[in-house]
Amino acid sequence: MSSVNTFKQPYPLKVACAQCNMRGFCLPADLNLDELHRISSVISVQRSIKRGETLYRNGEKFTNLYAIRTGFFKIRITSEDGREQVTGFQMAGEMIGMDGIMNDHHNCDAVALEDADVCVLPFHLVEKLSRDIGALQHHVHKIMSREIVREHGVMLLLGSMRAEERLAAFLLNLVERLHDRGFSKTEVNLRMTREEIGSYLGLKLETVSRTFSKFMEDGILEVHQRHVRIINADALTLLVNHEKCH
Amino acid sequence: MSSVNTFKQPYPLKVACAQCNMRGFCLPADLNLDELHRISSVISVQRSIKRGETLYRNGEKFTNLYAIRTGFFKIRITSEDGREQVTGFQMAGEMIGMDGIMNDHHNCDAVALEDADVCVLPFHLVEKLSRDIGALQHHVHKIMSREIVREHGVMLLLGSMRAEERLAAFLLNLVERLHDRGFSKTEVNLRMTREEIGSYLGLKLETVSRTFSKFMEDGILEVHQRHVRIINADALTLLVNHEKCH
DNA sequence: ATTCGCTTTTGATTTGGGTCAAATGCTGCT
DNA sequence: AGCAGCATTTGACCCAAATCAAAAGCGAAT
Repeated sequence: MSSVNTFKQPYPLKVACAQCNMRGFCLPADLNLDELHRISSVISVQRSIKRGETLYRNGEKFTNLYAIRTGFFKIRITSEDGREQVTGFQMAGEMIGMDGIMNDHHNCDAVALEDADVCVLPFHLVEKLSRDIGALQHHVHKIMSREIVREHGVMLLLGSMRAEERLAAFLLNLVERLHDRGFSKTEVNLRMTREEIGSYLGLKLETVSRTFSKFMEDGILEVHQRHVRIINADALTLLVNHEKCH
Repeated sequence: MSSVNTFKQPYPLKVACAQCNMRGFCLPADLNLDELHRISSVISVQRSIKRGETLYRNGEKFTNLYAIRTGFFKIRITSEDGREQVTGFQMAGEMIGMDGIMNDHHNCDAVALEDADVCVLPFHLVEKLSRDIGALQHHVHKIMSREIVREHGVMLLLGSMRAEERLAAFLLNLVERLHDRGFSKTEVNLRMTREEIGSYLGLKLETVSRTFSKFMEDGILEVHQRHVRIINADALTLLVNHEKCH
């Protein structure tokens, strides 16, 4: 729904990481109070993004990383000839924008799939502070490494899995991340369309829809529109882990 | 062919980055002599890897990044059920091992496709020195960002391109990187098998072979075994850039 | 030089997912 | 409430790439 902070947009809001319930996801665990305070002071503003709007776009100058406080984003790249590929779905507690460091410009779009609030981290300040606080430095490295590893996994999915396996892997990954944030392990309200899921998984929207239907027939899922209940998580896990029997 | 340094393996060899002809690829451009010297001192040893051997493996403790001095690697991940995916081919001047930062263990294999020499960069020293030398810090961030962006591109390839487009994109990317290193823009000696290319591109080896044959028929390539000559680079570019006409 | 491996090519056939099309269901707007 | 515009589902058909199979080429080892 709409953010209570929306009206504050023009007035940079000082945020206290110490009070933020997403802190465990954005920041290293082993910080003393002084360090926490200094890191907190780097986050000068929050930004609210309405559903459908972009946080940053391909070609824009890179200046900040963003920590998602609430909401849900898709990250997408577009090739010259208009091909579009969703490269990830990011939720509260996750960091986005690292793609821009490479050449000082973003080369993908971050689109809010629901109203969102993000913490704005000017990257030059992150670098400055990283030189003082070893734990922060290492944390930044870890976050980028995690993104590299995540993308390895997506490449495995796109390069070697069949449609059912891809959708199963997608759902399991999604509920796992939601569960880490205190949500149900068995129910999701998808924020994205079948087409966006398809783009992420390298499938057409009709195939995504058919595969959902197949999973319902098999008693693995209950699907009503974007609400998905996982009936048989083991079946999904088996699909992902056991290569097709020849 | 075989490295002249192989016999030196047991005797850590002090390397001088200042004299290294790959310096432009591994290190930031704007370093003074003192900084260059200090960075150079971090690289305590070189390692030689024979063709077919691994530099690091999934599950191994992470301690170092590696700068490839000579040779050619494939990076591959293997899922629990034995599915294998080549996530990249890396050549001289490129940095590998960043996947291990995330959880202190590597989660992919780096396999030499020809005899190789790498510079070993103990990561804790890289972090230590990064705190002193801003240019190095930013360089490390750039390298990781570049890897993230590269993988975005592979996801686009795997998620939305057809076989011919994938192979065309692969070849163009390969010769471009080789050209940056002073090699021909039109000739490549592939270091990898059709199966490895296929794994990287999400295709079966037969499809890779057939697509090479197709490109020969069309007068786009000359292919003899692993030697490829690009006759019509524009045709390859067109294939990649122009989405299939409906 | 010969043999054994592996790699590569090519052909025949199958199939999973794409494409095209139509109907139905939501949601937001006036 | 009713309408317009998406999103989703489902069906029929098609095609690009996978699969299965066999032959040929090449390289390393004896």
